[in-house]
Amino acid sequence: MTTVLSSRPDIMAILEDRGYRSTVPRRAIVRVVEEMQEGFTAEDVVRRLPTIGRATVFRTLKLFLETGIICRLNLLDGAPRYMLSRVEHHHHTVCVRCGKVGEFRAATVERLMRIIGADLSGEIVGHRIELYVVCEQCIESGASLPQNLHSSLHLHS
Amino acid sequence: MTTVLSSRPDIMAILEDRGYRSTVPRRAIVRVVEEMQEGFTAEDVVRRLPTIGRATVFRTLKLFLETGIICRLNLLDGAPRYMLSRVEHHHHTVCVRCGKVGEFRAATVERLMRIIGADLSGEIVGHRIELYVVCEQCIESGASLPQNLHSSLHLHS
DNA sequence: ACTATAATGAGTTTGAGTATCATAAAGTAA
DNA sequence: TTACTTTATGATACTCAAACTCATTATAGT
Repeated sequence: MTTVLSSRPDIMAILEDRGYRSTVPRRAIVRVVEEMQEGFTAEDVVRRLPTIGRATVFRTLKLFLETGIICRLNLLDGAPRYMLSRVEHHHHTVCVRCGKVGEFRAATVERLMRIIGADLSGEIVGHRIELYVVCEQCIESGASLPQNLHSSLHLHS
Repeated sequence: MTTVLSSRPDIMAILEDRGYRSTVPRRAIVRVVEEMQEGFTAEDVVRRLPTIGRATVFRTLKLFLETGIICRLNLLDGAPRYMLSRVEHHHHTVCVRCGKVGEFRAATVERLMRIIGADLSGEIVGHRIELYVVCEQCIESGASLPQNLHSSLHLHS
């Protein structure tokens, strides 16, 4: 019941290395975040830990975010979702039908950044790329595209 | 006082073509949006038009968004910003120091999407790319990077 | 065990946006 | 112009995510 045989890094160890304390709420949140599906909300965590203060959950998620333990992405409408970070640098796909979150890696992205950076005044310090997709399952289930996929998303480009 | 010599498309005409009515509030919001700096908030518009109902401003911005007249981007912390769309497909840069929003175009981006799409199950229907930068002015003013630029942004990659 | 400090949680506040619904324009047609 | 149909508006209340405040509590280190 206490076995945790995971290839994942020990999140609490990372935090402690940075001088953060190992507390009961933080350990609980770590556990929940590890168990949670990709693309969970802060509210999901709050709901699963009713004894832990709302503020603490938000603070802790923010801490995880700053530490790179979790990452954040935005749904089409801007609604935030969280997921455990993989070690490797990656980006996310979001199915515009079912909301399922995936991830991808592309060396090309990094090259692209360098190319664009050369043309840009100022210095690139980071980037965020989100790909909106219709996932295989949704294609198979014959689902049509939702309305209001507005042009600012550069659809079908 | 009534001269509007702009190379911009006539926004109200676009809306009317789509069957939307030309109303006093909408015309006012069009004017404000055209005058506004890039990267304004909905609240900015509300403040500049105190006689126009809050709900109307939000409704109208949403309408503009769906029509592609304005586009939306997220600041580092996820806070939404709006800006007039250019006709051409482009993406945005956000200065992590001063918050200034810029834009860029890169043909490479489109090629990239095609490359990634080939490797991906499902179908790409849109994408969003935000580049976080320190703009030239901020570099010149010797400003240091803000803290909390967390790793989920893939900084310096 | 003691203590300095960091973390917590209850509650309040903000920011962004939505829902409701009665009232007020716009567009259309006579 | 008037009447009529429909769309749009605005006041208000509400929701949801997240931040802030601050008194209380837990933690790590001695």
